[in-house]
Amino acid sequence: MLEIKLVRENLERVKTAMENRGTAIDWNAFLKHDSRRKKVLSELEELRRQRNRVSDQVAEMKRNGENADSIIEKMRDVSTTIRGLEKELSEYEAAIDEMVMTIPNIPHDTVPVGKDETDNPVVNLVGEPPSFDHKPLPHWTIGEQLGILDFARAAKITGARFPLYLGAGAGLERALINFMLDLHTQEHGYREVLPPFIVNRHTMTGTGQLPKFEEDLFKLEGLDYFLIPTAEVPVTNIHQGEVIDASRLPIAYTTCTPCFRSEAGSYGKDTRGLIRQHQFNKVELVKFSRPETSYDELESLLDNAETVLNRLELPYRVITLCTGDIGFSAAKTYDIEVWMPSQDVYREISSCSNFEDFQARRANIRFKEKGKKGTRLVHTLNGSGLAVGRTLAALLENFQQPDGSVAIPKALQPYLGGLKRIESY
RNA sequence: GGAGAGGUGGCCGAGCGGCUGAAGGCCCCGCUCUCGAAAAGCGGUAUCCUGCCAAAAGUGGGAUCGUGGGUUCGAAUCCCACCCUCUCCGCCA
Repeated sequence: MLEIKLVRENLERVKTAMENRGTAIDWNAFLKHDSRRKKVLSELEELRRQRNRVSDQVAEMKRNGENADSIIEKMRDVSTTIRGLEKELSEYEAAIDEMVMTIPNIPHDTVPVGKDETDNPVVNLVGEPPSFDHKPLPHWTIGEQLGILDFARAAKITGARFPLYLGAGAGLERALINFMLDLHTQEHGYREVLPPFIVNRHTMTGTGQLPKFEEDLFKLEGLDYFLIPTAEVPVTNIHQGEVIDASRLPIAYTTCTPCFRSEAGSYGKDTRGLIRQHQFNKVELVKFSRPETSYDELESLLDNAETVLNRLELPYRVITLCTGDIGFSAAKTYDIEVWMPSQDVYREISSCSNFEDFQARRANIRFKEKGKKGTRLVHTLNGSGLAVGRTLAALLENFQQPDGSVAIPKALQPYLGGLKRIESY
């Protein structure tokens, strides 16, 4: 959520930002509601002032044992008028609120202007795509041949876009999770958490998934609860409504949770394999930072995520999302894309964003400095460190061997009991 | 699921329908004392909206005591609904 004052006072800047994003906003309606709200508010406040004065008078008279009936009678009408204006005001406020809640964040100055993903500049290219004598197989074929992935049975159990890992596949997923969490907690200074996987509407609104993107979520029937689409939601909301002591900042959390996405509107895309699933595991990095240092924190968060790929010896590149491709709540986002040999492309495996105070305003997360007056909103950041299913897919594809087995990178071997390659079951 | 207790500022906690934006304490800030610190004393210290002002400062007004309704000239205080926390009982991995 943007600050309404900022919108009002920097309308041209906000307009430009929204144009760069390709987001259409009905500014006229916004301004109309805003000016009406102001008018009603000042009328209302004048009447309330009157009422407060008279109430004091009544109190005074009653204390002196005088009769106040005539004034009370007069105030009855004023009270009715106040009630009417209050109703009108709350209607304007609701309308404005609804609009403000659907306005996305303003991209940071360093975010390149562009219309879609084709305009995202590559900022870093790491590692060499492996060369193969044969045409590299897609990970789903490798996984099925090795007997470690079984999409047909998963479909039988639930439906399309669900995974079933077996044997060394399940072990590999678990090894990746442990490897990533150990790396972030032991070397990068994150504190491990394990949050609820189901959250309420208020929490979903705090991080920006609601009200605009309800169709992307799985909702529990009969309850106002949702399955989390990312750990960002419950972990950022850990400090919802809190005032954090400035000396504790920055706060860094890591977690691994399943993520549930309806993938509405993605019919026909990535229909095979682990790339686009309704349920997948993701290790997440979340930070709460002072505004002054949040962009440094973004760089280090990105570096922490990249370290996972470096240790796993996977080739990847980093791109900056342009204004037309950046997410609703983010002010700046880097995507890390891993090399997928079977498709001959880089695929997103991590998204690292600074939300500045956009989420903090919605979720009311502030900090206070000793000796200073008032509270300020924190900046929130998060990034995948990494999407586990996609990492597993990338491993299978990049480390596939001519004999059909898959080699295990050194960093991961201790997590698999020393296993050096996965062979057919 | 049943019974009870409770949600008040950065934190703890008091609060009779009107003199309570809210006692008292802690934290923090300033001053006094001190070579300095501690202790002690004095003073200050919530947030948001809005008018005046170019702006800051200042000053005027309004709102805010879990959330939303209601009663009333007037609600932290009374009534209703919901949310959350705690205790006991039941069930249960």
